[in-house]
Amino acid sequence: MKKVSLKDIAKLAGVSASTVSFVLNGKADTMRISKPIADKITAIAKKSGYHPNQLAVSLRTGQSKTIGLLVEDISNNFFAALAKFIEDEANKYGYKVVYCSTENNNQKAKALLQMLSHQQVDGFLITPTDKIDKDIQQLMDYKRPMVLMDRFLPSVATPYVLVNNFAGVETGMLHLIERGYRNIGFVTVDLNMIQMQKRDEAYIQTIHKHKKLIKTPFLLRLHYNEPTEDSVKKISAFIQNSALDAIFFSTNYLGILGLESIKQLKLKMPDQLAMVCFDDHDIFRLHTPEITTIRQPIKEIARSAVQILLAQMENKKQLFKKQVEIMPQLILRAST
Amino acid sequence: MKKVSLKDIAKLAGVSASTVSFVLNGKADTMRISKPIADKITAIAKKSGYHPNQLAVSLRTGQSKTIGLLVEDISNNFFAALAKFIEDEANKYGYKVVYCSTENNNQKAKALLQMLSHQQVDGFLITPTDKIDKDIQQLMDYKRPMVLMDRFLPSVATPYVLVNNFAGVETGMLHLIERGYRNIGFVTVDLNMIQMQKRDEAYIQTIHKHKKLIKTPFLLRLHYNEPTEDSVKKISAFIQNSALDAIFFSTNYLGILGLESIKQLKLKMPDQLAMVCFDDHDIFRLHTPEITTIRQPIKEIARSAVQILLAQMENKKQLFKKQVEIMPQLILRAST
DNA sequence: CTGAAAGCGCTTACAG
DNA sequence: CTGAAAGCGCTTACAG
Repeated sequence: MKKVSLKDIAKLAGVSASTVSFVLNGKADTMRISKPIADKITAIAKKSGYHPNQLAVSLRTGQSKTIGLLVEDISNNFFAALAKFIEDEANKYGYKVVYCSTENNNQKAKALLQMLSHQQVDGFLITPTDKIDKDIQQLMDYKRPMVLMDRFLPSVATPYVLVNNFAGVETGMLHLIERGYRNIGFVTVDLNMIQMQKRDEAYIQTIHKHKKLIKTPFLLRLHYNEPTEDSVKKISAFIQNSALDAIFFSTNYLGILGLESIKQLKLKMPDQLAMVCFDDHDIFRLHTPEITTIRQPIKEIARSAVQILLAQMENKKQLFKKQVEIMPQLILRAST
Repeated sequence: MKKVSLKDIAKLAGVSASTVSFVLNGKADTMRISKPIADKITAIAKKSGYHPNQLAVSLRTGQSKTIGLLVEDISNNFFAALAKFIEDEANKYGYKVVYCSTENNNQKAKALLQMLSHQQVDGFLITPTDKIDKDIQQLMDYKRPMVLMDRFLPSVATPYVLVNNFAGVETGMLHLIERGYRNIGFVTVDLNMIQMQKRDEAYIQTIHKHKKLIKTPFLLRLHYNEPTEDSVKKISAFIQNSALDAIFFSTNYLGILGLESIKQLKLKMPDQLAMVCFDDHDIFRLHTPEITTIRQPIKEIARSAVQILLAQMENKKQLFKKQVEIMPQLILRAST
């Protein structure tokens, strides 16, 4: 009564397991199963509430129809949205998605990669941590389908999909310069990852290109895991000591911390301080004043990553080394 | 080279598959495998990077060591935090967690329940939708380990863990009344779920108990899936038409919409309007002024739910009908 | 002290 | 037109 198996159906219908399998997998025609038998089997299966045990199917076919998704932090808006879009897209092709958060912790990321691998996922979608290159390289060696997202590892040639980080910061900076801001600070984080390096680089280079207008860069680099109050204090000090008239945050959670600092300093935006943040967020839209941001086209990133992964899974021999960069978008709001 | 199986190890070590299995599962002693053989097997397994295929283990043992988690919406802060705590707690006991969002859509919830079931999860943690009682009843009939969370179904006797919704709203209301507010509006949603009904009830009853001070309740019930701009407009009209001096939102996303309305109306909190919201959220902490909320003890809910589920899984015959209610907490901030 | 065998629930060549 | 058999990768009584 509890769990009905293929065998049970076979017994009830008075046929062999193979016949049941063929019928239930829509191969009745190719296998030339007679209509009456096929119908009988279908009816019995339906009535008894039979559903194949996916574990057994996966073991037998060697395909779990599951994609393993490793994001930095699923409770972060950006990654939550990314995961959602990926799931929708994967579902279209009959794939399930299992997702996990690395929290930028190498040990955790490695363990999760192992776990997904033991669970026999068919492919990986990964936002890598900085020291995970060995593991990624190994996946590549084993020809396991995989696409990196949001960032990539310069030391390993893999397919990836990410936003053009350089262009994003550049666009935001040019906007600030155009509006007449001259003391523009940049707050970033000491994550040794390519996407952050590109953002930092874009800031420095843009300042440099406009050295006639802008004397000097002001860069504050916070620690990834430091207590939030410490970061808030450092940002406050940074704003005051450098007499900033504008501030650029390199990622959404930094921007949210920045709002705390700005609030504590009782600075009026944009009059006393302008602000731009990389990555959009509900908080920025709801804030008074609303905050100008650089928005990543999350849906496009998701779609693109899934497509490349599926292409790999279908054609294992020739792993696509496809590397995609998508342009972000400046969302103009009241803070600049 | 790619995937090493138990058999491969057995061949390499020159022993049988059973011996390898015993050693690798720490049963070398009970099975009296000789030390040298055991060591040899361990060494070979390590060197060749062997890891058991979890699909096969699950199929054979009948346990997937996986818990299926069905939440309303993983991109909602509350559920994201809940999922995170549940995962941490489950991991302690060697369980993985697969999570999915119902988005309060019955069809989707049913399909996901099916999917999890076919995937052979060992137990279910569920935030039910309103018309899913049949499916839940079926799980109960089949004695599948299960705990409902956040809400329960009055028509099905199941174990559950949730916050005392009545007490939460009552506490918030008493706080508002104490502070001298007399025209207190309540914004809720037409989800036909018990947790919302309790919150509504608490509002009405508290008003009723204080009828000497408060003339009449003002209740606005929004549609769950209506466009956000419509909701925002309705809330604005509600505030103005009823000349409210305080407003209570029955859940976090309504509160966030409310912030939009209040912003558009340019009302100063708490002078022109006080606000309380059920469920805490970063946005409320970062808002100017900060918003008073009723916070659910999410970690406790998670811990408790996992504990009850594990108890069920270990003792299938006697399903615990445990029903737990936890008290929420009033977080006083500047909006009241 | 160790191995052969059965079986978890499926799918899929192969045979007739 | 349908069935018997092998096998996916494991675990676990059973036997010796």
